[in-house]
Amino acid sequence: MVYRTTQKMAQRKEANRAHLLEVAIGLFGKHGYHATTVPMIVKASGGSTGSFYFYFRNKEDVFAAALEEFSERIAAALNAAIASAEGGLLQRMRAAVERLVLFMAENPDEARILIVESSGLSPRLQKIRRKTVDSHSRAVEMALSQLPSAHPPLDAGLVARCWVGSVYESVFHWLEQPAARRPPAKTVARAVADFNLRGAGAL
Amino acid sequence: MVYRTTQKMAQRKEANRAHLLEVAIGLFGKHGYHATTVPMIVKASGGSTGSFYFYFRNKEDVFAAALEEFSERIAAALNAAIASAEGGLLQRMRAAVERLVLFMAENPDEARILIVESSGLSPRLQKIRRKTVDSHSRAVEMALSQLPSAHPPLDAGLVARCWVGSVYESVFHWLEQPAARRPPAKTVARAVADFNLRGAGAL
Amino acid sequence: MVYRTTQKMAQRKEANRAHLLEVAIGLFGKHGYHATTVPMIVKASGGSTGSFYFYFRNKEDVFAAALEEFSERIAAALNAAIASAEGGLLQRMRAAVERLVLFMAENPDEARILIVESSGLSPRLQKIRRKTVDSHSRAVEMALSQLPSAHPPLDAGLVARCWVGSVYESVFHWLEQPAARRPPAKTVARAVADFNLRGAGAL
Amino acid sequence: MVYRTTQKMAQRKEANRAHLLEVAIGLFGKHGYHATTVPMIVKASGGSTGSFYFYFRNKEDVFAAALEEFSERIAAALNAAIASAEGGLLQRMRAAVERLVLFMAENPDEARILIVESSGLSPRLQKIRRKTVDSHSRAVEMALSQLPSAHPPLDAGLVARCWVGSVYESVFHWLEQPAARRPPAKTVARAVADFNLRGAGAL
DNA sequence: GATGAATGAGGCTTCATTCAT
DNA sequence: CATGAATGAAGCCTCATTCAT
Repeated sequence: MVYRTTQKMAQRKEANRAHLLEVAIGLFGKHGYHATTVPMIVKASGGSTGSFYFYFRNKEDVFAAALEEFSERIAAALNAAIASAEGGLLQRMRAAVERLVLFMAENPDEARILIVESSGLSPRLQKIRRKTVDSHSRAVEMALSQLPSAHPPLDAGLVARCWVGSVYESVFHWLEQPAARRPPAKTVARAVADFNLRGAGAL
Repeated sequence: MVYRTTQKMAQRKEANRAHLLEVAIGLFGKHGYHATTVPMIVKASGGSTGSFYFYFRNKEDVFAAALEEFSERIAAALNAAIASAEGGLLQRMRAAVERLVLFMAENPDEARILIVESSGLSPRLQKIRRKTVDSHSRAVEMALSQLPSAHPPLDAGLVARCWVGSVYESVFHWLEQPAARRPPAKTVARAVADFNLRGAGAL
Repeated sequence: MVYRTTQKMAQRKEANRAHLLEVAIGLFGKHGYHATTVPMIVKASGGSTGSFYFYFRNKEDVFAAALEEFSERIAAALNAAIASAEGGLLQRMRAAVERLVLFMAENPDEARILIVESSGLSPRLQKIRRKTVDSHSRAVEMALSQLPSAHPPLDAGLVARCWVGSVYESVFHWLEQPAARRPPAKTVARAVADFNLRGAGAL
Repeated sequence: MVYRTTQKMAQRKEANRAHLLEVAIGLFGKHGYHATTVPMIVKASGGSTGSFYFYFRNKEDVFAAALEEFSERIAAALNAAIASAEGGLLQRMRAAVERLVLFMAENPDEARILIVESSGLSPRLQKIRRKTVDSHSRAVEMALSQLPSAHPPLDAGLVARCWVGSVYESVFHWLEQPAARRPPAKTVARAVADFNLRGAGAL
């Protein structure tokens, strides 16, 4: 019998893959990369081992997919936030920081994956993480270069790094607290934005 | 004649433990917690499996020891730097940041262990990391509380978190670059200090 | 088309498990619990380590399975023997003892596991052993309670314990002798039954 | 310097060995052979590893010593009980059984070692255990041979085996119960003696 | 004689991945 | 395409025993 790839099949395949990915993200977010096993993902997804390896080359692959997908979604959210921000460069920068913080707060599993779990892994995974972080960093860098600063010229790269670091650590700390004791994400977002804009000499 | 543990033996024992720990730190720093195996440490140390487990309860234990030792050394360095800083609060704060950055730059393996590797680990390890990070954070918080800020009252806790995050990420990024292309640590230290002091409204 | 677990596969699986169990029983019977290692079982079974742990949670688990399975088989054999015994209570009691002895003689590995190897083990294993021994003991106790004894009232529980002990030790001793020098199991069975019935005041 | 073995030293050595042995018996009795480690014994004894291996060739050796020492003590107790028993053969037999049960009840650690822990061990240990059990068995056998039985001739060996088995299992069961719920050892001893004498046709 | 640090073989177990059905 | 049984490399750790001091 010959199988022809119908459109329906393709859709179904995509749906299965997406389901698997979603389940995996949840587990990776909750338990971390190493403590999450393929059998765990398989079981939680309701599928079979074979199925898993049909949709993903290996365990690293799902993690990479999760990371990349999150990376894209976050980039999109940032762009949207920046584009729709009213006002000048300053407002756009603020909008970017706040959106970044909020987006992570809204997607805690993915945020944990990016911030906490994706360090210290294989070179390939490191690269993906770096790509994401760098893109955040470069966005800041670019904005800074357009900013007529009153201060002595800053190393924009370093400032961008500080900026990203402060966002990540704030979110990390926020995530670490029990949900009940967390301050509103919005408050955090604003404070972090203040800190960074001031640090960059933009306020 | 009574046989007792000689002083020489005790010294030797301590030296062996220290050697093992040092080797382990190097490997953890280079490969990360999970990719570093007990056999690797044993082989690199020139000792035997049994010897390893004579000095440490298990793999987690060496990592914890590394983390704690570094934590103490860094605290000592910070205190010394702060104490010997000339000038007012501002100078002391700057001295603290710069020393932190420099100390990490001087101890790249330990820094990697603290910043990168100690995140998604067991509760016990998490606790040690948190203790260290919190102590950094609280030091900043305390200084901020003494600062007569011109700005609207800041959430000192959050600012401290941003502060620590920017230091860690900067160092992390600095460590990630090939040694040849790294800017002088001193430069980085100063820039990070500038960013943070300004962010905290101290400049 | 939907793929489901075929009946054939299920049968195969069961057969594999049974094979593994059988091999393990042989080794446990010959070398005892501690001297039997998982690698030994794996090698003797022709399978792989992973396969072993697919069928059993751990080493203790196979032993427990062996113990339980034997316990059930022996109970079934006893019940059958008692049910098919012609005559009164006395005949049924005698049938039970004799069947117990014979069944053990016919299954020397399992008997060794129950009598010799299952003693100083983990609480879980102890519990299984106790359950089995107690069931033998209680069967005797129950029979005794129906026996209009001419003797002063006996502590039925203790008598039952003696009864079981004499059966086990007899079988143990019988098993310890080289097969060539063993008396016919039937003879032993009858002698043990005589002893116990007399001891219990039933003869 | 030349060391001469003084009498005092010999005494001291003997005392050390005895202390070690006593400690070991307690641990073997409580945890069993395999769960008792040499480090445990060493620590509990307050001595050093080297010391342990000076007094005993290896772990098996202490266990063997414990078994043998108990074997001798039990034999002595039995002989004394038999010798001092008033009355005829019957009384002496009864005295023997009761003393055996009581002696075990008074030395629960040793009893556990003999009954529970010494099965399924190395050939050497098996041999020691067998020697002890056989001696009990032969004592019974001998007595039986002098007994003008009214019953058809019994296989004295087998009866002896039953006899021993019933004693061991009774004591084992008695030891297994929490001390609070145990019946008086004397009661058990009498009941077991009754059972065995009756079983052997002596009552 | 005493001490305790050192050894290393080997046990148990996990889990990413493959492949026959 | 789906399933889940099978694989085996490799990790962590224990513990009986030795030997330098």
